[in-house]
Amino acid sequence: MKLKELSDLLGLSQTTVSRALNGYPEVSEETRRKVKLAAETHSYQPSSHAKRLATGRTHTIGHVVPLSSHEMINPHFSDFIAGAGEAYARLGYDMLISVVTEADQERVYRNLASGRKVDGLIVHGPKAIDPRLALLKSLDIPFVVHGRSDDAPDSYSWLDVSNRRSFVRATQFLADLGHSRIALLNGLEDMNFARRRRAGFLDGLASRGIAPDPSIMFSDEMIEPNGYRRMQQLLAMPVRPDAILTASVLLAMGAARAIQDAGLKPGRDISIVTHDDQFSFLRDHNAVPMFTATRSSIRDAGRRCAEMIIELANNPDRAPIQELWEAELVLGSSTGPSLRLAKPAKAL
Amino acid sequence: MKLKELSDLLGLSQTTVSRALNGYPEVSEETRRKVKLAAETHSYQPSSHAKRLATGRTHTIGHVVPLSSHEMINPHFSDFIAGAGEAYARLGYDMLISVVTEADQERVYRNLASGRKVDGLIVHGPKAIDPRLALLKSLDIPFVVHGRSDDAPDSYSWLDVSNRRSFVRATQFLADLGHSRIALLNGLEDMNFARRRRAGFLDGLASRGIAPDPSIMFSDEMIEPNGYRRMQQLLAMPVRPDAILTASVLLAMGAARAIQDAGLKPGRDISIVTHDDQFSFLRDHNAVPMFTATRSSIRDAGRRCAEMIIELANNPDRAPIQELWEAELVLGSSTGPSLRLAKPAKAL
DNA sequence: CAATCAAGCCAAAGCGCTTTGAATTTGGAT
DNA sequence: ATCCAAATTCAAAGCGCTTTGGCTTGATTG
Repeated sequence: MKLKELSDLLGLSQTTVSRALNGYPEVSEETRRKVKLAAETHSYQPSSHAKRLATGRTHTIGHVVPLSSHEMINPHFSDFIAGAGEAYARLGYDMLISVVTEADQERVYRNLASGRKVDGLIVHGPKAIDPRLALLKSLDIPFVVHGRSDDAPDSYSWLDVSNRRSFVRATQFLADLGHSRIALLNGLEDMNFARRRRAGFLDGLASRGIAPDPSIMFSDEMIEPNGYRRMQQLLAMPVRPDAILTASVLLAMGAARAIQDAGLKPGRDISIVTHDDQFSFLRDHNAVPMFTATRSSIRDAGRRCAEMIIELANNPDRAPIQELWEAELVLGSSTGPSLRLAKPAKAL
Repeated sequence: MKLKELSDLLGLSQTTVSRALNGYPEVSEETRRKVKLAAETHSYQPSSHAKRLATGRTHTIGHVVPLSSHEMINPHFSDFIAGAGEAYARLGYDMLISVVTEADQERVYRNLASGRKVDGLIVHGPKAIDPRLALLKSLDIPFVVHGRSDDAPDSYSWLDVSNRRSFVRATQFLADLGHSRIALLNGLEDMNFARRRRAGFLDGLASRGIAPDPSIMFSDEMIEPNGYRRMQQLLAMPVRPDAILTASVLLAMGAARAIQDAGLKPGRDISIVTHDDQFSFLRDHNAVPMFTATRSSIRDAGRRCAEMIIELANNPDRAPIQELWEAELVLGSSTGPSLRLAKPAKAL
């Protein structure tokens, strides 16, 4: 069923039918009602391509998802998508995803932009300084960055959590429990968020008068086995750390596994604080959280980024939108006072 | 830069330029060369919408991703996408993702099909008997099911792993280690794959003369906390199981955590075998695997499903493609002989 | 009562590409 | 030189929608 057929059926012009369906005012309510009814009963569905060609709008948002060096998709991504997808569904948008290797990125961005396949883009995983942003600005297509980059952050739209501040707080929290030898398992530090977390960690140490020790600061891809391996290394050191701050629950889980394998107990022998993106597949709504964590829902971030890009796509001349979210510091069972401080009390 | 401009520039007709670029034979090699060069230098990019409108082909594959009851996206999904996305990139296709609640599914499928937004669909998470398949058949759009459903599996294309057979093998493996009280942590049993696994589990028990005990068979969403909670329940039983078979590494990790929390050790006190979809965020290429597992890469499945749907989209009259993959049984450190059999030997 | 106006509708021109059917050129074969 | 088929090229007709500009009404106004 195409527009022409429907309009013939109704004895109206295509113009009128089109206007009736798209809510234009130059149509009598009477006619509009009839048209809508007919469209419904014959389940008329306008061809999206014809519509796109005629209007130039695609009602589609693109996500370019980089494969990491290990050829993996960041697992944070599926939750981000869940949130974004929900917003798209609600607002009548489609989501186009391109999985892309580092090398292909520029080509894909250009392609999406010049082919006008999407009304806007979400940029994932910004680097410390990210050349993609300049490219996108030059391509003249609306985009929203999940995270941000250090160069000219005022000049584009982004949504980020306050990585630095939350790692300051987490570090201070550990220090205030009496821990002084605090290890860091960070994400890859070419990523903007990881740099900020490292800076926060260092600030936190400094604020408590603790000298940083590079030999217990690591930067890896945030997957479970890396947490395990690094924790094993740490445990094998002559003076092992009494606390550890990790950038992902996956790293924390790996670390916890190593701690338990060594016959120790997280929260008693070694404290763990992690950043928690609230992976839905790890989340337990009932229990006391496994880990003390700086928490910020990546799913909510996805939802909000989607809303932002749609707002921008509809108002191209709008000023950039920037949102900085604060992470909560949530207490779990993975932290406790330093054994060094109060050995006798630990008898139970 | 549009086709008209390019053809004017070259002093050729749009027809010829279009044909030259699309590899039609009615163009001299000389001309083709010139045209391609000009297209390159002026970075001509045909409008995808115009192309789609003219050809009816979208070069886009749709994935309808259901949110589970807990409003979560199955984490298996991000790896599946990684694989599929790789194939799409290679073959010049786009991936359109709709995140959808149970209630919206039919509407979304109809919408995608009748709007001709996609050339084909991938169906995720088929139920035991899945009404979506009948719908899709009636909608006359190519689709590939990841997994399969029990009704008329010959009549459509699917890619599945041999869930039943792998769970038979896993169960027999545990039984042959001397375990006789084997628990099952299955996925939700309205899903087709979970039913098959349960059937395999029961067959495996029967083949070793073990009577099934429904009180140690569970069916939950496959997330870590569920593994933890169920294992705790099992450990609290008067006669606790000596082995456990889980349907996902996430469940296995939860179970392992509960076992360790109880001061026991997986592989020594309780054996764990799990199905392993090879989540990239848990995978460790170097180490001895954490879990003994029936293993099948969900990422490879994504890649292959993408290839299949493209093949089908290009040959609409082609017979359905069906592939049944066999899972490997891979030994890890989570299994060992039953303590009941050979207590003395366990001294080390 | 003619002039004016808004409301409601329509025909036709585009959006940028592919493809059909016809026209032109080329290159032997006669 | 002449003719015919093959090789190239082209003009124009879609693809299915939106949107511009104009045309009819019937009501309102001076």
